[in-house]
Amino acid sequence: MHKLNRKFYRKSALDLSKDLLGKYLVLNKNNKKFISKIVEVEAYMGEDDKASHTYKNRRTKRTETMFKDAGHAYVYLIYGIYNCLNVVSGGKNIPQGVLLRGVQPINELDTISLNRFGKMYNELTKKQIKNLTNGPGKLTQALGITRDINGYDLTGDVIYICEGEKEQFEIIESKRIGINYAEEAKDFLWRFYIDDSDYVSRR
DNA sequence: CTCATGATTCGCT
DNA sequence: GCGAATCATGAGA
Repeated sequence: MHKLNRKFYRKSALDLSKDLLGKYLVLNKNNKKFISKIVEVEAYMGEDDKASHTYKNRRTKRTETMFKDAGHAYVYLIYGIYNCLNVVSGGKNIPQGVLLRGVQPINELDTISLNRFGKMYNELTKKQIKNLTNGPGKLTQALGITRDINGYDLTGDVIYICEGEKEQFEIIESKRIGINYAEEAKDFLWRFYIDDSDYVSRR
């Protein structure tokens, strides 16, 4: 597994989002190594994107992470309940990011199942299996990702992303979800997912 | 300090 | 399809 370097992340969120599909997210936590494949993402383009936390370069305590160099983890709390994980892109003081919306879990399936439903993987219903990690709040709950890793460097050893297998897949472009407040930006086709994946949040 | 709200999910209809 | 859960955040007084 080859860890992606800083240069990989230093591009626009639109470019990075598509490049992240099929890559492997790795999280080291509680002496476990969680590996999952990224299958659904959304691009948030910062300064000019009305849906972005950093629209007009809005710089606050929360969004400070987005202004770091590309290749950091931006984790924030949404609706008072769920954590969302983003990959900071662009570059230093270019606050763009990619929201991870869906991953396919590869290992530690029992731990993930316990985190989501309080029981082992082989006890899950088909519906529960499908709902393990097919959403931004679901995947963070499954992997145990919270704001305590906000700002972590993705070129470090706690959380990082690796090159995927050489495989062919079709990328679907669609409207981003949950941003109806964003006026014309709500219709931009800035959500991308792997067509045949079982872990896409919505079709 | 107050207050409105959200890059969601879940359960119910 | 709809509404509730639940609280940090950001804006404004």
